[in-house]
Amino acid sequence: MKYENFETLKKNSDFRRVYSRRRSFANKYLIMYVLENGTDTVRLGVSVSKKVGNSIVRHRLARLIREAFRLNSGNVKRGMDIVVVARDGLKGKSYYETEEAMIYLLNQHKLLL
RNA sequence: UGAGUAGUACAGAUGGUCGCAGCUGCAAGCGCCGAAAGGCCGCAGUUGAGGAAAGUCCGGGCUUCACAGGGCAGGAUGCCAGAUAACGUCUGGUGGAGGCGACUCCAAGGACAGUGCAACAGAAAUAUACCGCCAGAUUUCCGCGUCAGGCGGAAGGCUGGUAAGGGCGGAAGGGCAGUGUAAGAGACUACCGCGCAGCUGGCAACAGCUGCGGCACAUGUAAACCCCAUCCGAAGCAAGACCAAAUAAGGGAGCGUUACGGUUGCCCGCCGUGCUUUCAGGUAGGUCGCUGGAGCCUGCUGGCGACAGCAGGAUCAGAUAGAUGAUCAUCACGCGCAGAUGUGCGGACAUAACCCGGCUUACGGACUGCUCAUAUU
RNA sequence: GGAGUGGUAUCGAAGUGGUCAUAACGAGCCGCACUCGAAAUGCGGUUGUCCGUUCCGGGCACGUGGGUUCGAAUCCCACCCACUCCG
Repeated sequence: MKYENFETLKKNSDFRRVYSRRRSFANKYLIMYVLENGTDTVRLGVSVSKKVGNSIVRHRLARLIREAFRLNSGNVKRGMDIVVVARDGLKGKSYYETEEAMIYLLNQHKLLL
């Protein structure tokens, strides 16, 4: 998938590089890892564990996270790799609650312009 | 109205706005990414999950390998007939089981081919005599009686008969009634059951009738081995094909036709080729396969039916870390509150990954036929 | 996506049709001994859940639910969960 303002993380090694920096913030719904990637683009990786739910639930959560990021991506600092992990608490929550959690974590990382 | 039973279709709709993926059309520059193969960038139109997409339990198609052949294993199915590309599926029958009924369910070949197993209990488990019943001789005791022999009864062990009764067990050598007998026993008889033969009906499973066998081979287990009949080559789209690049989809050392690999699990046979040992670390690109199919809908014909044939019509998912989402409004549906209007909440299960036919499991409300019960007419 | 393996006390595991759950064996836990004290070692005991409940006795339990069998942890079928492998 290609979006106007950002790209996506694909490889397992990319995810591991971001995790290894351990720069993360979390709340009840999401965990966010961040790493500078040395470019001028933003790359998003979404991870939903199998423990959260079945395929329907996991796809739903991934789409909500992607949508929340997309609608705020214009304001995000460039040159970052961001991995967002969905937690169990996000299950059954609406778009607005997801977006609120996303913005809160982006602020914690001081990534919003 | 309630309870039940069989089945059918559906899986909210419409419209804005912002996004994602495929396809088609137009457009585009000596454009961008890349070592190359190849890919990307604009605009418009159009399309974009399911009945189970699930579990991966069966059956096919497709692909690669193996296809000279032989033997032994191994697996699956299992009443009969049919349907089908095929099936462990489906249809119609037969037999059995359950239900008042509509209707449902059944791994339903063979235990006279052979082998094994059957704990505990029980006397005995495929063969028996513990209690009991009966007979015989005998010992002791009692009674009667006698010149003597004897007669009757009781008890004990002994020998034999018995499978009716008791008891054990899931199962005890067909059942029940009678005759018979010392007591008994298919020893004999009727009926039922079983086996065999014949006839009738049916393609058949099987059913009905008649006769014969006195029952000897006859407990259960084949989801124990097995026998019989039928079927099965192996793996799977991460199959596989092509393209591109080589400091590495490997390197070093040693040995030399012994061996290794493939061929279904094994043996023979056959085919191919270097092989053995030791040792890292990281990288694995692109295109095709990829969706039009034993498919779907409607009608007619044949068939009880599964289904088949013919005619017409529609045909628009193909991602590759993986697209169908978000939000707003209106309407419809259900529930709650208020009660003409309104308002709030809610919509099950579950996401295609090469494609079909089934099975199984998860799950929402709606409708239709039929059955039973109750009430009313 | 596809191919496989396994579920038994708290843990690791044996048992593959009978009186087999005395749940072997090992670890763990508890107690005793040894020691100034501990560790190690040795000896003994305990194992889940429900019911009645003082000792103690009984039922249910081998992932779950059915079936075959007189009898199932074991054989058959369906489902659930965990783990491994693929180029």
